[in-house]
Amino acid sequence: MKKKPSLKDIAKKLNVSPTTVSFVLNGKGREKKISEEVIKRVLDYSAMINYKPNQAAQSLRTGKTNIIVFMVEDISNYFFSKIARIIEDLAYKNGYKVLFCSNENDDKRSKELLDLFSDRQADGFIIIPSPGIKSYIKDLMDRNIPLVLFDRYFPELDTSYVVIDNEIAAKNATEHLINNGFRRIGFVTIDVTQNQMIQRESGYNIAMENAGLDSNVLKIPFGKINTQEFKKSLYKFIRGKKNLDAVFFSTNYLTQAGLEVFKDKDPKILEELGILAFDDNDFFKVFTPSISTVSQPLQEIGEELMQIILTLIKSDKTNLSTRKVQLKAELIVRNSSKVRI
Amino acid sequence: MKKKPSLKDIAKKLNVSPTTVSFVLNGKGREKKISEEVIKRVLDYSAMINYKPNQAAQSLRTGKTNIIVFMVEDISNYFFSKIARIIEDLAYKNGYKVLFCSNENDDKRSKELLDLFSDRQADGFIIIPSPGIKSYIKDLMDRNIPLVLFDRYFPELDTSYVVIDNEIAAKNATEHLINNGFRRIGFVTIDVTQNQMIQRESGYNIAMENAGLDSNVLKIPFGKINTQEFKKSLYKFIRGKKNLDAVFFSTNYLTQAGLEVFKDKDPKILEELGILAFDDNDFFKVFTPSISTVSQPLQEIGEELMQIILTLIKSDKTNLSTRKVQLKAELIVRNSSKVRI
DNA sequence: CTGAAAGCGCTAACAC
DNA sequence: GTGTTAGCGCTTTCAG
Repeated sequence: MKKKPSLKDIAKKLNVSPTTVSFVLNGKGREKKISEEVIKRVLDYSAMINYKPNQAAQSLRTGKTNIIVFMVEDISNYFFSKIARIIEDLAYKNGYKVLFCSNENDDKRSKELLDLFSDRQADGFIIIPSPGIKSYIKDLMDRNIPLVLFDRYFPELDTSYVVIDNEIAAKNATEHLINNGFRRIGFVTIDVTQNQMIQRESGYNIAMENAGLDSNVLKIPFGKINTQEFKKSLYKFIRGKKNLDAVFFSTNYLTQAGLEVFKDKDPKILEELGILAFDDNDFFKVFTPSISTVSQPLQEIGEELMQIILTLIKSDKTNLSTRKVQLKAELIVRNSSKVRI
Repeated sequence: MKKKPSLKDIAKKLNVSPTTVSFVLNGKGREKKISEEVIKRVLDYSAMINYKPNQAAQSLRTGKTNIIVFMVEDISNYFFSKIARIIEDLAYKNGYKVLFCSNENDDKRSKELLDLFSDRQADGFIIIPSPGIKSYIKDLMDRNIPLVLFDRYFPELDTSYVVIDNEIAAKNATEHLINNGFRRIGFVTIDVTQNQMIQRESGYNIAMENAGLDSNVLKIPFGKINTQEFKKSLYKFIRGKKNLDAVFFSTNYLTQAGLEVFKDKDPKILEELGILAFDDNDFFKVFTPSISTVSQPLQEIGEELMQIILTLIKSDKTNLSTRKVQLKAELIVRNSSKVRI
């Protein structure tokens, strides 16, 4: 096992100085007026021995790592893993690698993770913030660390972010149900104060109110999804005295959990109940009935995120300007929300 | 923005040498017989200023990065993202971070990615190899880089790996179909020479042969999934002159694509046809009919992978012994494979 | 018990 | 045009 060649080795071999080699390898040959002949020799030789600079040394020297941290609730969730895939492509294309981590929407975990990277271990952060890490995010900002939030953000904080028009999307979706004849529409959401959830609920409430209908909201604690308790309360919510005729789930994992409950407890519900989901999932279109959904523009979100983070990384660290992007979600109408007779 | 404190700063502040600080911070205080009092002062002060060592410097010095590369076909695929989530947890618990990348089962991409990390940029590699990177993997091994393959491996190469008993699992699953009265059973797979696919096909063939039945295999080129061409040929495969009564898909994305075709073209097929999938997916249990499947033990796979890679990383680099693990897959019987009347 | 000092591999100001 | 050199922040040998 031969030792890895270093820049110095190349210099020695070629009888030039390390500086020269460094300049050439960093494409500053012309600029520094190194002779064409030397440039060629250095390039050829480096290619021949398949020279790769030592990243650690480079990082130590330049303070850059070419690593972007991608922090989401759960990398194995459909929505997040799809975005991850898009981010990854763009990152590698731009010479960056992606470290991922799942914070489980938990503040303690988020803090630990951010702590872990809190030095110059990553050039930039793409983050889905858990509810209570505002001060941590602020801290990162104060230290001029490139960072962009997505899916949700802290209105009080001047960060860059990429989100969708949750309120409008939820309102439109609810109106779609109303237009299709549903009246006793329930809204099932997570019991958190995060702004994207608030907005979705608000959109639903506005649409209901505009139509002169009563709102029916069921809030599930984040940790209670997929528990027996959840199943019971969801069933009671639907088939209780309100006897709902449609339900709007505020996330795809709630939808999934909900569909499992219906399937399990009372499959007939699926034929009668209007169902609408927030966030698409591959299986919604093959489910029976196929599930109508508010779909986020994944590709666009990924591209905006990368563009923002790359701009921040490349810009002068001392005056980062923030960029706030709100994209439009799309209502995909399938069978679960069609007019019933 | 105050500058980040370095180890030297601490030393200066406390009037001790950097060495002492380094020893204490690395838990070698006792061992090096540093006085309790100094230890306490160093620890307290470091904690107070929230000192974080510079990773780049540490890496440069020690040659360790505390990074594990996790390379799969596609991080947004259900199976891979679930494993990723498990790996992630174990990695962070052990002080490692995870860099992920998707090779799309493409050799060129795999090579580029491995090249990118080919130096000491990662302490270890967890890899789903694309078909033609055997020589690259061999190269990593020759350089004594900790590495473990999973899902598939190269029998000719003495690498560590974690796989499941594909042949047995496929055989059992096929026998289950046969026992439930299906006779004209088709096998839909990807047209590759990777050993896990070969084994699954072989398991199917063995079961069919044992039962005195004819094999019917449809091979789809990897890139053709979800094309119009695929839909046609799948439909023809099922409803052609063979008029199959059951179908066994060799991966979850094939199953998904297949179900979409049936749903689209001829939903009645779903009521008649026996269906079996390889690799579970959350939606199989809520699909109508619920899909029987060969399920891989995700948690166990993740744990084995991490245990192996950590052992390799920690062991003496000069004599890495390999560990080959074959886990048992589980047949989950649902409605799609039940006895028909 | 603690400190001095070398050096990991690279970059870039400065010298010639 | 090219070379010398001083670190980046840390670990660790060796000296005392």
